[in-house]
Amino acid sequence: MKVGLEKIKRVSVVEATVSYIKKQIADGALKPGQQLPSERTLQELLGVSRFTLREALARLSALGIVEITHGKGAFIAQEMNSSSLEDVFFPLFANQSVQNLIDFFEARMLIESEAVRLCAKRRSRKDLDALKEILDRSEAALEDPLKFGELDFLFHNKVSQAAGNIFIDKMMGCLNEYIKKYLLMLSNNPENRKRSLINHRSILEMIEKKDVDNAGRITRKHLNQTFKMLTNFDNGKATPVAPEDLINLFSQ
Amino acid sequence: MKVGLEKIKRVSVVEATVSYIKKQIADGALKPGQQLPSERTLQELLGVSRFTLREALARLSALGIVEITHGKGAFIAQEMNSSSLEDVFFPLFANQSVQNLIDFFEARMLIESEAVRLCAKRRSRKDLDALKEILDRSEAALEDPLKFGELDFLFHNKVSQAAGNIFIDKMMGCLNEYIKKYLLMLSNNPENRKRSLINHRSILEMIEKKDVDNAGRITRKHLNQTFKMLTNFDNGKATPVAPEDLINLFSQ
DNA sequence: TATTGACAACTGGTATGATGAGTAATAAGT
DNA sequence: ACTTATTACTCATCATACCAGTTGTCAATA
Repeated sequence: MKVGLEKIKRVSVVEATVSYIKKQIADGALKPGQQLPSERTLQELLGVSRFTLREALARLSALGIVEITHGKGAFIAQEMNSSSLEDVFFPLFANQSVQNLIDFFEARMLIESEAVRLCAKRRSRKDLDALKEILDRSEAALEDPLKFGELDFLFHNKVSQAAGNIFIDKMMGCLNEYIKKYLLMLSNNPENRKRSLINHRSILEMIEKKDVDNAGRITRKHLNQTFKMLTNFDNGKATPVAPEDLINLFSQ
Repeated sequence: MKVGLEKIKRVSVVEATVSYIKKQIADGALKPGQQLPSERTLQELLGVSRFTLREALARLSALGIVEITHGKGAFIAQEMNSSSLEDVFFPLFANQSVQNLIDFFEARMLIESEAVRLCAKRRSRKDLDALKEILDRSEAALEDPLKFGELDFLFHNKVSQAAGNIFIDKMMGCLNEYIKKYLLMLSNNPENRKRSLINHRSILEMIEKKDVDNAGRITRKHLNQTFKMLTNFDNGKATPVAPEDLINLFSQ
């Protein structure tokens, strides 16, 4: 029995409240950093119960759109907080599969190699110094797996920040939590640490020379190497990644 | 008075509840698609009030980690729903600036050109047919700005899906809502529609030939052209959008 | 028998009021 | 002037009640 009737959409009060506040922000009525009226005030203002309002605020808070502090109030977020970024891809990691892992590394490589290109193009003197310092500290920490892993992570982080594109930086931020995990794993092997440092030095050299193409190329090579190492890493245990032909996906 | 004491971190009950459920999912105790116990049950199970539990669920729901249906229950999300993706970059758009806009287009160009490369490498016969059909329908809709805009959007969407990388696809998903808006804006100009169709045909040709490098190159050129048109950097030519309007593009 | 429709038993959604707890400005005391 | 206690805000949590959507049961009816 097909009738031309559309399904009636029920918009919950909470949803409507969320949309309303978002619209206020988008329209500029509420500016970043600005404090929202108190819950009791808003509740009355919008004509909803406090429970409803709190749920709406909880949602907005979860999305990183507003920041709530006990005793102070609710504020429009001025910049994205990384805590919410971690959760962006959480559902994808909930169902772990080989394909997911491969996709993850591939995505990371694509974005980061582009980030390096931008970094090479735009890096300031200050960025360069910061990167150099990280590598120097890495060299000093060659025998300290944990510290080296942290610095390795920091290097990649700094590069994507120095790329000077807030979206690229935030996208890398979405992947960061998981990247960190793998880097710390890898840095347990002294060979990996040595090779990683060498690769980073090459990359930095290209960034210093502002050699965009080579910076990107070497980065891809480096990440490709990293991925291969990771797949061979814990061959004592059952490794989540197996076939070599899949690994070669990263070959250009 | 510096003492070696760390600040005591008080984790709110809500936060703890969120973390607990997330951990259950990450550990595999809760699998995607599975139904959570009812609110009343969970409330007692975790020893928190229903208010608190609901706030936790609201957060998880906002992040797209669980899906809640009135009268049925709460379920672990099986895949990421795009609705939550739209909000990822919302805070960035709240702070409207020219630099933000430029960064947005740049990021989109980088990711999409890589997506096109992957698409050219891996596209199936079915993908190719789907893309062809979209372009044929575009040609038929050359005089219908709204419809053409939708199809334009669809083309880019299908390409990033055919790239066969779930992360790339989802990242594009984060930007999609905003891309759509400006595509609809551009398609008001008949010149743009014509040029867009020609560019898409070239891109599709490269995808069909599996010419990875040229597919990426042409895409960049195409997107660059589009961006210039929008920002009126293309001096002399008529621009469909004033810069002020462009910034306001994201406010609705 | 097969369909219908009222109903009960779930589920989440909303409302209210009371109380706990953090923050910051102010008043009181030294 | 400095410190401390008060106070008046804020959000955080809890308990209870009731509204509303979904689903299956089962008796009444055609």
